[in-house]
Amino acid sequence: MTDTNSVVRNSCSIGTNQLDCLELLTADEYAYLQSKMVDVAYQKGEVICKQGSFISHVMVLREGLVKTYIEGMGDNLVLQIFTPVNVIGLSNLYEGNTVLHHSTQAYIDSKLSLIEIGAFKHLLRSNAPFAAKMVALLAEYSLTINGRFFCLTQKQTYGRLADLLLCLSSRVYKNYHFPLHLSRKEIAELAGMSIESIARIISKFKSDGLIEISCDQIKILDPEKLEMISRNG
Amino acid sequence: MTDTNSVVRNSCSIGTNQLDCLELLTADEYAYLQSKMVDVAYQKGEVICKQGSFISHVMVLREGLVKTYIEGMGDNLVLQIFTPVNVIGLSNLYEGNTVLHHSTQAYIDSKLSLIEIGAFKHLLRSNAPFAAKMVALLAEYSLTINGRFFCLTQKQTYGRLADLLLCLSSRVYKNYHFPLHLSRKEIAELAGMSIESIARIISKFKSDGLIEISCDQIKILDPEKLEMISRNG
DNA sequence: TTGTATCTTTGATCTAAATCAAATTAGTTC
DNA sequence: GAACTAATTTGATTTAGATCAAAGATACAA
Repeated sequence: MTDTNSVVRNSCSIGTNQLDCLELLTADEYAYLQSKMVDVAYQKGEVICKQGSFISHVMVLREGLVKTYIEGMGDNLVLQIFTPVNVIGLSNLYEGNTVLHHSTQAYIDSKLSLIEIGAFKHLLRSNAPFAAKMVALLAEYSLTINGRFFCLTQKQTYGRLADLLLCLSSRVYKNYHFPLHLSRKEIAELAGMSIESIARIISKFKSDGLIEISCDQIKILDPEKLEMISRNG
Repeated sequence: MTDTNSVVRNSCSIGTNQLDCLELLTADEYAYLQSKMVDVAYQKGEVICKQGSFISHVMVLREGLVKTYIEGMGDNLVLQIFTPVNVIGLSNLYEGNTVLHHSTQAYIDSKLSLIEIGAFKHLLRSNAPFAAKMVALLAEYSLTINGRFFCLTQKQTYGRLADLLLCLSSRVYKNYHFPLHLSRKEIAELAGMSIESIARIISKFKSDGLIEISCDQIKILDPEKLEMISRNG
């Protein structure tokens, strides 16, 4: 129950699933997959694929940190953050769709394996356990996005930022002390508010002794208090 | 491209997919499914299943109109509206999950087929085309929810309501003239704003000649103008 | 009918957070 | 190093939309 709530309320939208789907492939299928897959390295800030372009592959994040986001006229809406090892692009695989509905960008230097879309769909249609695993993955992603949806629409600024910090700590870096790879602009985009609001709230959190920031490192000092702030909106 | 944008910007989050997945089952599988499926009728307003309870089935909406929503402390967040024929509950099928992460409720009298969860998972793991179809369905649902996410977080009230009206018209009732099954409260919940704001904006739309309301029927008079309002926020 | 309760509309006020503006700080380039 | 640009912080102002409050509608039971 506690778990339900924390997941539901979480803003961070990170797939936690460790990808073990390749074990579900036969030797032949695995060889086939290998022949249809290439590894590519992207630099911090690089756009990996662009909303509106044709779908050419499904991706596996091997190293790094990336986001998927919808590009609006003004602001972008971050859908999900991905940490290794996760599959990116499953949500484009609906029938009749040929174009990407969101962009993908690297927060930090990242390595991805690109799987040719036809090959991926072929495996999906021929290997039921593999396909079932993809259903499970997609379901998990849905849950995390729904949690983020809830957070951004129902909580106010302090709660959203508290939530984001906790999420980065627990789900991305798995440590109360972690490097701040994200700029204020990126944090603002993630938390769905203005850069100025981020600066203000961070200042408040610092002066209240909830967090500490020094040389691009952030330290969560009082997770319980932050958790409370996140819960109460 | 136009399609991309309209989908991306749409608030309504309705799966448009006509369910033809049963054709993907063998005769044996179909018989098996039948033995594990029951039909149940729900009345307007009835809660079909409740967030936090154990997952016991996947559902197929046969007739009616239902919503899935996350229950918060105060407000609810509507995730999706479903029209017949669509599968409901796929997003709970991730590994290790045993409880529902959202509730389901009937907007109007509705009929659903409940498929025992174990049976559904069994089919998923044994029939690859069927599982691939479920991946496609989940992907489509993701897309619609992302569109709604975008709409509720990036547009302001006039745009959100314009969007919702267009969506009800084009995707639910498939007519510019349709019955208003939803109360102001339900519209407010869907559009993510207060009941008073809904009343005010509806009045404005009426006086501007964009819509007409009489005896629980609503008529879209100027879809182009509404479309413009939806686009511009 | 009348009374009661619920839903909807309209107006007045309030507030969270955006925007605007200016000052500081950090990072780069020459 | 200085000079310049970009990022961040802090304060002042504005605003979209919520909340509060009250008046009409609508529905329904006795």
